[in-house]
Amino acid sequence: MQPKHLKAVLLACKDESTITKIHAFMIKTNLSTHRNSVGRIIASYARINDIASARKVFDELPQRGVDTFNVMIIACSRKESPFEVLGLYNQMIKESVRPDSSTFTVALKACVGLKDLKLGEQVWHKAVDFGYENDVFVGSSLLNLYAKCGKMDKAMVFFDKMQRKDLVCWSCMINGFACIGQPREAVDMYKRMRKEGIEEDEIVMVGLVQACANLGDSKLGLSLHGYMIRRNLDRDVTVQTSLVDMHAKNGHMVLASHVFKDMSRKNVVSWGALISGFAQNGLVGNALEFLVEMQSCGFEPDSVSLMSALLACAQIGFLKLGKSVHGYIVRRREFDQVLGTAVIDMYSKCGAPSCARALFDRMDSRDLISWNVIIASYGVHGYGMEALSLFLQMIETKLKPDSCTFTSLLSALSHSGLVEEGQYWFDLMVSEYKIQPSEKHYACMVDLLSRGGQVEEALELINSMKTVAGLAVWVALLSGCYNHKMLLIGEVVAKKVLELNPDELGIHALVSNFFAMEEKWDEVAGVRKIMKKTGMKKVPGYSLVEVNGDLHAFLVEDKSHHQHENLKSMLDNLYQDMRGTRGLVGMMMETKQPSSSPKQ
DNA sequence: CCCGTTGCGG
Repeated sequence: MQPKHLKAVLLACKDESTITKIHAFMIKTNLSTHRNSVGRIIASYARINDIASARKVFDELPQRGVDTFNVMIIACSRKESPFEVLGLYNQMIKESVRPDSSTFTVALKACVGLKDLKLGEQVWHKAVDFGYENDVFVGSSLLNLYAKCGKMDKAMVFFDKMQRKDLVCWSCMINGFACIGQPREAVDMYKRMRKEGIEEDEIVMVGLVQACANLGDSKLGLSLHGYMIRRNLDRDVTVQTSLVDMHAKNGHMVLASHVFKDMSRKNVVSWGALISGFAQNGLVGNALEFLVEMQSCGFEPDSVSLMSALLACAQIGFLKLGKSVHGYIVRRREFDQVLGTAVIDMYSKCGAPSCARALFDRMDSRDLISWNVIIASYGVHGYGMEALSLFLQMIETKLKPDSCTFTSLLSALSHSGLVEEGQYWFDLMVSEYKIQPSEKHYACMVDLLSRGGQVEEALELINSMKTVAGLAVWVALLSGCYNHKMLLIGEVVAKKVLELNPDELGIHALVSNFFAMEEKWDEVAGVRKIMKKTGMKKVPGYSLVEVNGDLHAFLVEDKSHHQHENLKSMLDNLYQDMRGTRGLVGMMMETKQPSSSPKQ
């Protein structure tokens, strides 16, 4: 057999035993001494994914040239074994085998996999030593390393120094900027590329679409999509998935669904993009509907779709479905740190804090996020002391509380009226944990103080702020002034709030209520006028009640429920009972009769 | 001289 025939024979091999037989034959006929013919054997093993056999042949060779090393290294790279790749690379250097462009390229890719910038730079310096400073493959791999390590400044410096740039280099830059949340720079990079007369491909477009999604400029997103259709750059699954995500992030779920329906091939990622889009836009029913639909199309939900499903359940408090998603996750053994925390959050938001706690206690390991979630859970359910106790347990472990932890803690303490504790931990957050208080922290503190009637102290805190107090802070103060009938300060604060042009109906309602308390009817009319003029979204008040896993929605003034009359009379009875109880408590507390004209 | 080696989605 001729060596050139060997290649064809080996390419046809589908199983390990045939390759082994050919290998034995080669040794018997002395063919194995032919230049890199053993490399072909190794490559064949690698092709059928039998890395162990490939490695065995490789290790048994008396001496190995660069080509043999490369075959082995590339096989390991495909198998995503960065440690093995770098081990082989080091072995090459030790055995004084001269690496080439492919070796350095693959070694750098391994460093990207390990997110090891330092090691990557060492590999790069070696590549320079061996004369590959101007190699596009090595260069683009270094760019990719910088991009994946978030070092776009370094990438930019190197990129500008590159003598030759291929499309991959541009793509690394555009994608890199998009990934680290600098969409403007990504778009600028793309414009520069086009100016230099370079044609884009689908992969470049993915980065650009991502950048567009993060810009939140829905007009730009639409024109980009249009351009892609004209240039026929929208026919790839990955591109289409990124388009689904972009339209979803811009709030265009109709468009996102349209792109999705138009896809000739779908996979779990594209389903995940659609479902997460629905969940994040609050279209909970659609999210859950497509989670089911995805399964009937033969795709098992993965962690992303399950996260979206949990988010959807949490948003509407659909405990029963949340539980079944939890069960599904456990059965599929998908339960990990991230999903576990999402399940805990779901139980908390569905009004089952004890389930959340039980799960938290049973977790194998707890990271900062899981602690933050459980502390917030106690906070929103009004258990300030328990939140504080958990916080203390948390700092007993090695974990350092972050800005979010303190937001949850301070808000928990505020809602339970634990003023002193709140002040203590706020001070410690700054002095001990070196966390700069954010607008949210100040808003919590102002709420804490003014809720307890210490409006002047709250005002003092605002004056001590290094940054300019924003809307959230002033609204918290106004709410305190309203509840404690602090007319003088409140009036100034109310005007301040209006100056900041809030776009929420609730805030205007608070301002209006405050002026009404002062009996300043002109001001009340003024606020009402603003509300009407700006056409603020009136989200109808509604509540969802779950009975045996069925959801019942009740809108304001909605009488469509089939048991409306029964429910109404039941509520009337309850209301009568409540008034009776309130009257009793009222009589024990004070001699005066409780107010007899309930609102609403 | 050729080949192999680099960039993509929720």
